Amino acid sequence: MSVSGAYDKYAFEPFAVTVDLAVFTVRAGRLHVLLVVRGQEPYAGRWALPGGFVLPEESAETAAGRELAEETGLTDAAGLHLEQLRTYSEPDRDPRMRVVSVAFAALVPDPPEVRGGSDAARAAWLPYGSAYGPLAFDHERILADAHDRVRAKLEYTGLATAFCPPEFTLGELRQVYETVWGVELDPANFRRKVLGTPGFVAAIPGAARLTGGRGKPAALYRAGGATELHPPLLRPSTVPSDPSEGKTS
Amino acid sequence: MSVSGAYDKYAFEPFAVTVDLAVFTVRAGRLHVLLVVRGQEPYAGRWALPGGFVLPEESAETAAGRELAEETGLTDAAGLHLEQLRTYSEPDRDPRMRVVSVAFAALVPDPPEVRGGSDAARAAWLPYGSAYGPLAFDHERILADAHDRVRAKLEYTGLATAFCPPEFTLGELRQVYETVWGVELDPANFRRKVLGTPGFVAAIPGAARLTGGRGKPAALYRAGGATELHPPLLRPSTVPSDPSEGKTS
DNA sequence: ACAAAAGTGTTCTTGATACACCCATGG
DNA sequence: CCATGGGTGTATCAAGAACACTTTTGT
Repeated sequence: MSVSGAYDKYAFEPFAVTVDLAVFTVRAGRLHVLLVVRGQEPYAGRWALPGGFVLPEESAETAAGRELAEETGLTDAAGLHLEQLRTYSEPDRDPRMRVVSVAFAALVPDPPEVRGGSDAARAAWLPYGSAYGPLAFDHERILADAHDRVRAKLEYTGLATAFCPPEFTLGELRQVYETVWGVELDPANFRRKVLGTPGFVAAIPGAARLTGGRGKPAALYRAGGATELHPPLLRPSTVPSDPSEGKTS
Repeated sequence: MSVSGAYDKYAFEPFAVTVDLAVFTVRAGRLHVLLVVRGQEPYAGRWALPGGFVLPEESAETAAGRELAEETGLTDAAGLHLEQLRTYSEPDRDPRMRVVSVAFAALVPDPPEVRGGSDAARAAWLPYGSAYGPLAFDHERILADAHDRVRAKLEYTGLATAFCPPEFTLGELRQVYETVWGVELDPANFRRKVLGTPGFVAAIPGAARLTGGRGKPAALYRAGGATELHPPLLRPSTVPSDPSEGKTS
């Protein structure tokens, strides 16, 4: 920011600043993403990430929260997690003009019904990786980056609770990990690991709930305050000789 | 980015987009930051992070690389590491106009002399945390965020090699960790950990060098290709009952 | 009675830690 | 010959993986 010399507001080609949101949820054992259908050119009719302009008096964070509320009806109060991913600024990423986009990753509990509000004519939860075709703009890459980030963050933060309702069972929490990572975890060891990590979850005394209809009722927990997990909950099968592992640069 | 309706380039107040760089190096067993003195108001005479405008045909990454080269003379070829940190977009962060800044963290090998080129009238390497007073704008926070990021990334990436010259000894690499983390590591165990992590470093056969003048000459290594470390090199003394630990949200 | 999921206990193996010890070099 | 840093070996301990087993529900 060492501004050199003049700072005429209109000295440079104006930049538009937008936010793009990769909103994830876990539904029916699959990871889902919130996508909208574009109404105009370019990329009319294609799926895209929800988002919109940052208004003159907003920060990118405020704009992202506003857009998320407009699309899903979720306010910040719910166990919602909204986190800046990175900024995409290639000069030609929007054919119309210079648009710099601050991307966010959001995690929401289970499936709140989509309110097709404001901007989004049609919005839908689609299974991640399903046949929604190539996304508009560079949203394909943004979504992939967000997916990588979420997978990695489950390891060393208590983020997984953001996918769960306010009160959840350890089985539900485990299913979040299994769904996002695509692996199976030992219920016994998972339980010990979670309960042994201070601040990850907090027991609700006396509460219990049936999960799948069958089986013993499970105790209920709330999200603990901890943001970082010490020690981390590492995902297994990270065999060094596995070439199918994605790298986040 | 679901642009609704019209997209007149001048429909909104123009945003200026800049990059700010937190450039770190390890010199004489201390972590140093590259800072510049501001020449004009606001914050004239105060230390600030190097940076500047993103030009119309540049991405933020390109602009950051250009600014870094202008300040330090370091080109991308060297073992340099440049990584996007996050974007700061509070409406009032610059009193003159709406400026959105994409912040980067950069790690450079040892101390290349500062070339006071272009923008930066005076630039200097200062020990991190030394008495450079409050930085201009919100750079204090950006620098703190960058510091957190670097400390965390040493754990699970091979990033530490970016602080080292192309050929380095394991003692030098260990000193990077000790300096950035502010701890002492057991040389024997550090060695085994590093060599046992595939792709972290690659031995240079037959090469050896004296380090501190004294002692046995040490074998030389190059940075391996690995970006992620499996398993991670966790920093010690992460006692759960330690309240002085910084949290990165 | 059986299936399914929660929850507890136990063994085995792996990795981290601590520290003793030898090697090579400069003063 | 001593101080210093590189490098190897090894005993000890804590954490993770695998799996047997009990408990409580629905069908």
